[in-house]
Amino acid sequence: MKVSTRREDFLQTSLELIHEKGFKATTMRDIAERMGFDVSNSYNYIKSKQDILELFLFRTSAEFHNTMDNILACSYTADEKLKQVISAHIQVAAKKPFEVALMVNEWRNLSEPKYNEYVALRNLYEKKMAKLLREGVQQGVFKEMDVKIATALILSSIRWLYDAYANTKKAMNPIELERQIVGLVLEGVLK
Amino acid sequence: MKVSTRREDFLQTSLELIHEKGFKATTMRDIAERMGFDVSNSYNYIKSKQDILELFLFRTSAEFHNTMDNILACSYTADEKLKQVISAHIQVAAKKPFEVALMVNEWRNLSEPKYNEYVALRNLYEKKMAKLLREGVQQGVFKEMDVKIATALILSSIRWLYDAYANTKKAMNPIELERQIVGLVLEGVLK
DNA sequence: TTCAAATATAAACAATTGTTGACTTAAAAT
DNA sequence: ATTTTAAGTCAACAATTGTTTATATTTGAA
Repeated sequence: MKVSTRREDFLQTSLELIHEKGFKATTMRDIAERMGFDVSNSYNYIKSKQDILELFLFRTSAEFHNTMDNILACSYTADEKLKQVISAHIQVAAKKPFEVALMVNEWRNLSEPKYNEYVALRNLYEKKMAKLLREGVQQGVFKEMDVKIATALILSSIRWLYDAYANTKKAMNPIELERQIVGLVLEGVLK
Repeated sequence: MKVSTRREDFLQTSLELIHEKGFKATTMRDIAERMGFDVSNSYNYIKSKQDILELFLFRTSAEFHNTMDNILACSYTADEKLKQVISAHIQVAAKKPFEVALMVNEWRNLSEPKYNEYVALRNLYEKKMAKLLREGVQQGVFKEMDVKIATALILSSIRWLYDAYANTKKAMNPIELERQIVGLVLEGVLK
């Protein structure tokens, strides 16, 4: 094992710095300084600044898609599937908060060939969620609703989750977090 | 009437450009070019690039706070208040989608004295929402729940709304939008 | 020991960026 | 008619930025 831990360090440092200052505001010199070496050395680990962004964005996106695909392919009922998706989101957010923060905040900074690719992946994920909801409506387990709106709302409602773990002051209990969020999404706030 | 419409034009152009490219990626030269004049002339309308950001951010924030304060001071029940808040968010998002987009996406680009000010306003707004929810729980109209989590979830769930209006392809009906979102937040997706 | 790969430095580049100062011209108010 | 104000141009600045090239040092394997 151990495949150039130096590169991993460099990428992790990049990730944390980008989370702190934003991608555009983070300079290659910032990253190098925190690593303790000169800027030019950074280019032994990465081809360009854009590549840092691409690497994390597409890797984490693939992880979300994989999980979603597995859940969709199960024989669960739609409400069970939705719970699974929420659960998975919480787990990823808890384990890789900086990667998720990057996905939420920095994807707009991709430049043109990759930007379109990424937006397509994003739309695809939205479509998968919409399919899940439509399934539930047809099964009679979800109420009649505008699936497009519900999709946007539910995905948006779990986008903040990384924040509960990226800013380490608290370290929220994932089990309780899941219980609360599932309760709110499935049954709302009314008694 | 008519108070220097030229300045308004400049600010509106800035706003749209920032929405398209992001604040950091939008240069003063970009804005000037779209206005049809030289960069230097921009500084007859604004003191600095940061000032453009501050102006919109604090102005729109104040609008949200005002509305929230008025709703909180009413004699409505908590569930009615929550509906009012959601309704207000939709109206602002429909009328000023670019301003709202700025609030959602660009507040991190504020620099230090103003950044803290803005974060404080943000936290205050969250506290006001939490108060509304706690009220509802005490009145017995909302179920028992972790108010901190519910606050984050609800606010996050309506953050995407500007997107339904900023990208003009559709121009969604605000009445139906409100019906759907209120239904989902209050009662969830289950039948 | 030798040799190649990994790790690092130093210096410089070309481009971009926010901002300023000195002037000019057009429009409005006195 | 004169003067103030609004609107605009031109040239230049200092700083920052991503990236490259050439070169040196360290390290692990042969």
